[in-house]
Amino acid sequence: MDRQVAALCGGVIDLHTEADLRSKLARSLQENRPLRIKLGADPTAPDIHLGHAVVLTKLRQFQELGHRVIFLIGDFTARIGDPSGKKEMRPMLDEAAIAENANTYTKQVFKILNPDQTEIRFNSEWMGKLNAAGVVSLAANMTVARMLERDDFEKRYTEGRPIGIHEFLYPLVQGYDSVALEADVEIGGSDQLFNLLVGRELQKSHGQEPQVVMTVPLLEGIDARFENGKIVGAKMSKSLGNYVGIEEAPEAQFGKLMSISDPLMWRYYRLLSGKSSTEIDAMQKGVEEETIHPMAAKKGLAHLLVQRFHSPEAADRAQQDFETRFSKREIPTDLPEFEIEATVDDGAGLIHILREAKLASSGKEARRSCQQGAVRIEGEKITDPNYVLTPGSQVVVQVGRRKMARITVIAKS
RNA sequence: GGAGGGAUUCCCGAGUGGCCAAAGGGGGCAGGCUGUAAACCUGCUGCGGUAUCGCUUCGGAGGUUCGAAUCCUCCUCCCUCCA
Repeated sequence: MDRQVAALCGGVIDLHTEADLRSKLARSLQENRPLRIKLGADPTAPDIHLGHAVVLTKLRQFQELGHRVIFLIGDFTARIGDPSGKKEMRPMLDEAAIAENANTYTKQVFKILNPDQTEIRFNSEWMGKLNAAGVVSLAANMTVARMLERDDFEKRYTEGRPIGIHEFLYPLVQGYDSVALEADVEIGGSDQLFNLLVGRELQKSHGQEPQVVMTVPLLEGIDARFENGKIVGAKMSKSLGNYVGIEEAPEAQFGKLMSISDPLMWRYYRLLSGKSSTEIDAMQKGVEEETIHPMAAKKGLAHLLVQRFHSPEAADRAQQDFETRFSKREIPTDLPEFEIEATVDDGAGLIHILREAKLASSGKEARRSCQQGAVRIEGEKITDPNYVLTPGSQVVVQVGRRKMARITVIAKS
């Protein structure tokens, strides 16, 4: 029992309350009834990445202890269109789009969760039935003072920045979901703490036992840096481009993970690897004492994660690709291939080729790269932007260390 | 409802008639060093097949002017203060 609690609380930021968790676990064991662990998800962004994986990994731990995950898709909320990020004027999604998103979403989620122990629900099921009177009586469970306890609301309030009334409604809707689902535990990112706690209150006022609330940290993106003993960086998100998607190619995932800064690696280990903290501590100590090379530790992390999202074989291949490409600086075997038609009689110019093969986004950029000595053809540095490849040439063209392609020049038609 | 402030390139932010494709910083890319880590040094960073040239860009549409990111008019959006 203590071991279970310790494992489940690893990497958790907030826990309300440990006593509740213990009594629920104890009863679950006694009655042989799995706990219902809720996770709310927004179906607007169907691509899931390592940031989402943190909370999913935690849920997976619950499943391994025999509990049941309720994966709640906030389709009702999405249909209304959360206006808080009004910069982009988020479009209201229609039912078909939501269903499709939900589909791709769940498919990805099952790379981490066990489908047999997962229930997928949609909150339109009960929210759609809640009329105006229902909403008002729901709102009656909450006071403005209580709402203003939420950090970001309080901050905005004191700074005189606007708070929409509807923003008060979202935590209530989310909390009501917990009532409808009779959740035993709800997990979310640490920014969700307030919303999750509202769930507790609403359950109490509906005569239910309040859910246990757990929050996990928001994972920093792969571009996070280490300054003054702290990891500094925005959270992982698709829009910032600092993410590793769980559906990305093994090589891409491996490469991205290898590029994270050393201190960040430990963070990823702790939040995503599923390894025990004693094991990770030992490894970290090994690196500090220089008995383990940091790069080896990082390869271990990358391999582990690629393996989880793809397969052991894919992870091996990704690692090999990484090593030939970057450690040995050899040309890997599987390169993107392009056939490029000559533009003038004696062949195709280098600038043209770089652009066609997507090795440069514009002619200007191609020229620049070339003049800076980044371009190699068959391993030989080419600094003349006017270099021409004759028809029939089959060569490997590289721009910098990362971009390369196999090019065949065909005669002008 | 009233008063005022603002919108500049990927981001922040200078620029109030020509010297502006637009300072500076961030980010990004490339080179050196290396472990595709960090730190550091250097170069580049709107587009056009090589460009003392051309084109597009300073919220949108018009206008003034030999010449507009800069001045005028209208419009859109954002913010602050008062009610």
